[in-house]
Amino acid sequence: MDDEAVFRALADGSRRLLLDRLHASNGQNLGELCRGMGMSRQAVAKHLAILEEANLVGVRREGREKLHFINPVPINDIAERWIDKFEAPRLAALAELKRNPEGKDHG
Amino acid sequence: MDDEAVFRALADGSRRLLLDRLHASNGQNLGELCRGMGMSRQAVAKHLAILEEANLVGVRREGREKLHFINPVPINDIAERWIDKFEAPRLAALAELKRNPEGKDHG
DNA sequence: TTGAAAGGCAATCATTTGGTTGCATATTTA
DNA sequence: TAAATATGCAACCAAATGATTGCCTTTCAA
Repeated sequence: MDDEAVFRALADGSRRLLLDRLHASNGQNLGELCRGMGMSRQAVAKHLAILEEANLVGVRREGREKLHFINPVPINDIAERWIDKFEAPRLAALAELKRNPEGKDHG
Repeated sequence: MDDEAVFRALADGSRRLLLDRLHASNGQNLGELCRGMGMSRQAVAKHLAILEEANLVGVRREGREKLHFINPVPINDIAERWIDKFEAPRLAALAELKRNPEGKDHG
């Protein structure tokens, strides 16, 4: 619903990297997500909090660990409500091409 | 190519509104785009400059006017290289549903 | 050739942002 | 229980951001 939060969350490269890493391996805890980020644990925690607030990441407390899970819904929503608005025809054509490269069910 | 610039450009609501307005009516000059934005001409010009730098807007000088045109390519690129990465299966399913609600061409 | 219209440039300013450090809390585990 | 692990909270700071104001240039029309 809140485009603003999602767009702002996606505006930062570190946060997009965090989403990438969660996409590669979902359910990581804060410590794991910190590795290789080149910044303090608190900085990473802040980025994750912003992703959480935008509902791009969900969390589950597991003992002393906080596990992070990617949530693709907001990105999808933006794709549908925002990107399709500008390029629906082209996207549809592309999707169809991928789905059915030979066009067998046309005509 | 430069995701960073595009994401940052899209992060601001005023800039998204400008894109909306260009989508509704392409080729507007600065003065037209200023109307109803509730900020100074220079502020709007800065926003447009950021959109330009992200290649989301192209311009053409026409006499003393500067005409602005929306460019959907970068948004599309992001959709393909970024959003599909997270939700290719669901998007494909959705597209297919829309295209062929009854599933008539399935085995 | 003036004057008005459209836009550009640059300095300035408050707020937000991305990051840090230090300390506190909670949960395992030895 | 004590130490180590995993995270949370809060103050602080430099830099980026969004916006303003004042003045300058270019172009069109009377």
